[in-house]
Amino acid sequence: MTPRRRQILDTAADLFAARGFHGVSVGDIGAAVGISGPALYKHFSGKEDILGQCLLHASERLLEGARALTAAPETPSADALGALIAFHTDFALSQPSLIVIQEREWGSLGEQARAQVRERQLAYIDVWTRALRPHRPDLTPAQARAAVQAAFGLLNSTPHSARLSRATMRALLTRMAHAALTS
Amino acid sequence: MTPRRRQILDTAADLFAARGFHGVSVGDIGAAVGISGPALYKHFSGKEDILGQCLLHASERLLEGARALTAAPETPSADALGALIAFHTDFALSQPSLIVIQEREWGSLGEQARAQVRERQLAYIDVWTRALRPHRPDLTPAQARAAVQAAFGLLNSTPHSARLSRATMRALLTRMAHAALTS
DNA sequence: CGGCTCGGTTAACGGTGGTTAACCGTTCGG
DNA sequence: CCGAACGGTTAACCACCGTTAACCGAGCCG
Repeated sequence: MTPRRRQILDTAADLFAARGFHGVSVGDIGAAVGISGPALYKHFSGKEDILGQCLLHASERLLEGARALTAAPETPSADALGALIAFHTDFALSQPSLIVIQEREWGSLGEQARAQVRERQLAYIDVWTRALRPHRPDLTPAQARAAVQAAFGLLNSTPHSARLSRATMRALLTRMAHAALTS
Repeated sequence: MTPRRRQILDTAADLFAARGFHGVSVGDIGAAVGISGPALYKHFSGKEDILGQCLLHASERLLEGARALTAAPETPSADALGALIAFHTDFALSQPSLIVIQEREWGSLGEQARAQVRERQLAYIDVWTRALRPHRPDLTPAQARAAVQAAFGLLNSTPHSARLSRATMRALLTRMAHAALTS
């Protein structure tokens, strides 16, 4: 991954998060990185490809991070859920644009890219539900999945407020998520 | 409000929620109601006006509902928060499209419409924070607002899952929101 | 009956967007 | 030294979108 590609993906993610995939033109993306429109085609096959790389990258980082956490020997399995909450909170606070586009723009993808992203998202949810099960044996699998998605909604609310310092926001969100999931 | 107008607003809200404001053409909206493209201009001044009416309608219903609840004599002020949670949950479960576009498409509006919507959204948040304060005197006003927005994220996650029956989802979300806010 | 309003239609216009083509300077390996 | 690969440029193409114009049939009021 050349630095130019990474720069394009980062700024494109910010633009997509701010104005939506269809609200951003390739000219906009090019201008934001200091080149102009068609030059992007030297790095990507098209606009949809740029979004696809953003989403594949984001979903892979989330899934890999969660798997690494739950497999780590220094994470006691009793606290896997707390580790996941902390991990996801940090991700959402440091990469709000990726969080936003991952939850609202995956429908703008072509069929095969969308399938790959969805697969990783479902696997990520699955890691969470497995970590939640010991705390909430009363929930059916479907209920556990819905609870996990509700927790994502809570943690992903960060781009909609963001008036607090990062440490304060982190403490508030982790506490609320923990309470919502384990009460 | 003629029935035709209401039909257009309802189907346009569904389309905007599914594909985004810029991802829907006026031809799409017209086709979805059985008329064709330019006929919409007999009912609205333009595409942006349609979105504006959707958002004004949604934000007004939320704010009016919340004010009616907290002012109602049959709602003990100690349980205003619970009443708001139940109200918002019902709204999100019955009008998911309005919830979605209200949280992600208000930036696509012109200046004056956006200002009106934002004003009502802020007033709605304010009703919530006032109801939250007695339960959480430890939170600063800014923290209370962030907590309320996190609760919105939790409750508004409904369009992203929706595999459960409405009653089950309702019970799950209200319990989680209550725990997240009052723990 | 006559004309106005209402709610449609199709045609056309201007602007914009994604994509391709053609071209060019720089760098770098043989 | 030469040529190929790289990463840019501008011009052009075509499709599509939002909007306006011109027209038209059905009801309805005077």
